[in-house]
Amino acid sequence: MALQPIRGTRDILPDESRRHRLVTETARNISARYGYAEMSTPIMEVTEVFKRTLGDTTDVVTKEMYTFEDRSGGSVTLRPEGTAGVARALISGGLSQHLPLRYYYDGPMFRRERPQKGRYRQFHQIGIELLGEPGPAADVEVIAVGARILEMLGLKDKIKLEINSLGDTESRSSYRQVLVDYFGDHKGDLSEDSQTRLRKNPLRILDSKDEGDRKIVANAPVFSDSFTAEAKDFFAAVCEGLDDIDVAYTLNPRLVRGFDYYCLTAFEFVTDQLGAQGAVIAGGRYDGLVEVMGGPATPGVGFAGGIERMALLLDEDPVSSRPIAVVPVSAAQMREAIKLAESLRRAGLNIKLDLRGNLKKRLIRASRDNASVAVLIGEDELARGEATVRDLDSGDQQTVALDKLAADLLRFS
RNA sequence: GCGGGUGUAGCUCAACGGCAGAGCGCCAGCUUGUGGUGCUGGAUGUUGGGGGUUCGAUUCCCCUCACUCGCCCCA
Repeated sequence: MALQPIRGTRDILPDESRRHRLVTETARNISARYGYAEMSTPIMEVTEVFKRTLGDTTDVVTKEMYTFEDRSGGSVTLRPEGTAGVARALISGGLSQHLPLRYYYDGPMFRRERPQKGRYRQFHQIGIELLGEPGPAADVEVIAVGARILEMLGLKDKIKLEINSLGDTESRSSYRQVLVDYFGDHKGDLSEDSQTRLRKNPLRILDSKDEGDRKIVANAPVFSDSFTAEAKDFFAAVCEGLDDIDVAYTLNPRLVRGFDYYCLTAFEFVTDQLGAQGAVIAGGRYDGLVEVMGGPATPGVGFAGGIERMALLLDEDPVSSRPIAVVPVSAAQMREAIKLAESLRRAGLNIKLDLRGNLKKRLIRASRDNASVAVLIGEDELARGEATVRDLDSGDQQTVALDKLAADLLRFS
């Protein structure tokens, strides 16, 4: 059997690559407008980095990480997400001296899940992190960046924003207890999945798709009942801030986050067009994270977005720039063609030069490559110090002096 | 990890258990200094892999791999 890529990994060929690039460039540019500077952390980290931060009971940590022993004996893990690495970098680099910090990143992440549409074992995320800002304005800013990226990508109509508050640490643990008590009373009626959730992550039951569960959930106590006054005010301020800058959202009291480090604001930009994979960009506040990793207590907010998911939602292929084909009429002009191509490239033009083939084949390839113009040089042209410039869309052609060629070709780019 | 569906040419897909096909694409010619449209001709398959039933398997059965949909989880 022919060699295949590892399950859940894929080759990203040029067409798809362009889509990915459009996503990352848009995200990077929009983030930069808000002051987020690009950084990147290693793809591998010491396993502890993820184990400590994501939560020992989450599926990602218990079943989905690519963890292996390094030759020196230490346990190493391919990153399943980006935030933990940034937090680790903050600590390792002593960056907390310079708070607040705004970072943008993109790159591959790895989770050993069952592949599905928009879900791969090696997938790619963009993300931003705002560290050292405790106030609700920070949450608003981060959400705005996400909203604006999606807008710029033309995805506004396909995606809606849902937000919720998980309460501060204090509210969260009291709510958790209230919830465990409530669901404990209905344990017999819960689905099998939810019974294990009750043990591992009771908040998740709120998000269950099981119909029976939903009935029980409908009457379950909600987060806000357990909020401290501070948590309540904080969430109100976030909502108000979003209203002020016209970021539309809906409240979803059942919105929960997967990783333990989240608190207060949680948000998801969701779509119904990717089957079971609804979340396109998701994030929230994670005030306890840096401290859990052994650093100074540092508030943080951020999000991660799935590049494949955004690329899948893009309506049309991003246009790629059209090359100009340099075409020697016969093999005798090949050396001149190489020299010409080189000088045009140095003038900033996008030149396609086939390394072999006759005139006919070269022109076929030129139109296949979507070239806008073919620059033909044959014996006659060279004798006069000219080239024939053929517009491949209209078929019109004219001769142009070689020393004016670069300037003339600009009208096609 | 659990459940369902699908694997046939480069791509999209046909073929009652009986000679593996079509469209697109590709190659060549019509056209020896001119592509895209047109016409003519041509090449291409271990039917995902392995095993079984059968005189005979692309077709039926089992295993396996991959893809896909849902669950779980998540971006």
